[in-house]
Amino acid sequence: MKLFHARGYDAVGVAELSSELGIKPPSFYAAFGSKAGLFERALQRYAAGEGNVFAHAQATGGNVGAVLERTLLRAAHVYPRRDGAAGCLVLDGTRNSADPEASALSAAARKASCATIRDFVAAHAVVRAEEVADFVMIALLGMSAAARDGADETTLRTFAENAGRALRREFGLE
Amino acid sequence: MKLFHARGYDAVGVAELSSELGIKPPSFYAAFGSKAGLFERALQRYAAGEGNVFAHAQATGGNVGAVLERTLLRAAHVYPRRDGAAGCLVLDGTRNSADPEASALSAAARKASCATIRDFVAAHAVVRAEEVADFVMIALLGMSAAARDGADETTLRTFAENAGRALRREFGLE
DNA sequence: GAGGATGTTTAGTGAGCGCTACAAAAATAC
DNA sequence: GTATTTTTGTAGCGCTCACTAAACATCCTC
Repeated sequence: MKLFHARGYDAVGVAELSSELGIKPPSFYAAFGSKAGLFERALQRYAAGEGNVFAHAQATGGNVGAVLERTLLRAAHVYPRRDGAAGCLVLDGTRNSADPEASALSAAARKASCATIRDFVAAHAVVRAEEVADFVMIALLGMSAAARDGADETTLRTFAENAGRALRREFGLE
Repeated sequence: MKLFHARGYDAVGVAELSSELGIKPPSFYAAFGSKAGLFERALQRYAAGEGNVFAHAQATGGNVGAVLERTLLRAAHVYPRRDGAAGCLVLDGTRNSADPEASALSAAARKASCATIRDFVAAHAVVRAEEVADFVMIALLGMSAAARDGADETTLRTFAENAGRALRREFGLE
């Protein structure tokens, strides 16, 4: 997961993944079936942990605007480079990848994340839920890309604060 | 340029680039020196043309807020997939690339773009110019990534309108 | 200890990568 | 019209890719 997160799917080879796991390629394939098989499990582990910024923000409670703003602030805290891995594995792990299987897995995870946010917004009787969810998703995509380009936490937090304020004002969220 | 734009730097091979140009690899290297050499020229051509959304918006004139909002709207118009190429070549062309030379070229172009926007904002006596430029850059990064993930023009334009309004209101731009 | 199932290793598959030595061909110079 | 330079094509360099056949080691059962 760390290797995929740090360098993206295509830039990490099976030989390196195997040696990092302390095994040889045949054992790798016996355990995971394929490189994409391990990537799928890495995506699940990532989405179940610190990578899921929305779930983390939602757990703290509060109104829709507060949760969404905290989602962006949480991303600003998590996305900057740590241990060589910046941004979001789900959002940027397969960007420019030539592998259709890994790309499909990643796209499905992104779609699911966006749907989760949209449903949360819609469940709180907010009009234009789709628009709000898209705003958050595109903001997260931008923050993840910026982090991968080396943006620090301060830069991301400033953006998150501005975007969060904009969210509440533009869409009248309370 | 089209191939790099559509699939990213690493996913396009010299053999394919050569055959698309109607030449053989030795002629390719005689003309461009290396794969990164062609990429550098592709970046320049892209930045000098339709890819430079800020220059296009600036040319129409108006106050700072209007120019920046038009930059985002222009991106919403240009970024969706056309001829298989979506998003911005400068912003996403080398994402997850394993090639340090191409990554450095791309990073320099991004840095230059950000500096151009920051200087434009600062030249109009706007406080927090850096913050404004970062907001625009991260918004563009998000729109480029979203376009690469398949977002249509309507989705991007809606985001651009919201982000543009937010820009003017949050930073008091006129 | 023998036999069988399990799992790991060695060693390599064919394919593609960026890139290039070398020779054939085309263009230029005299 | 021959000689020289420049350009092009053929073929393949060493390397890495995801992936695997087959030999080897390990364990449990009897």
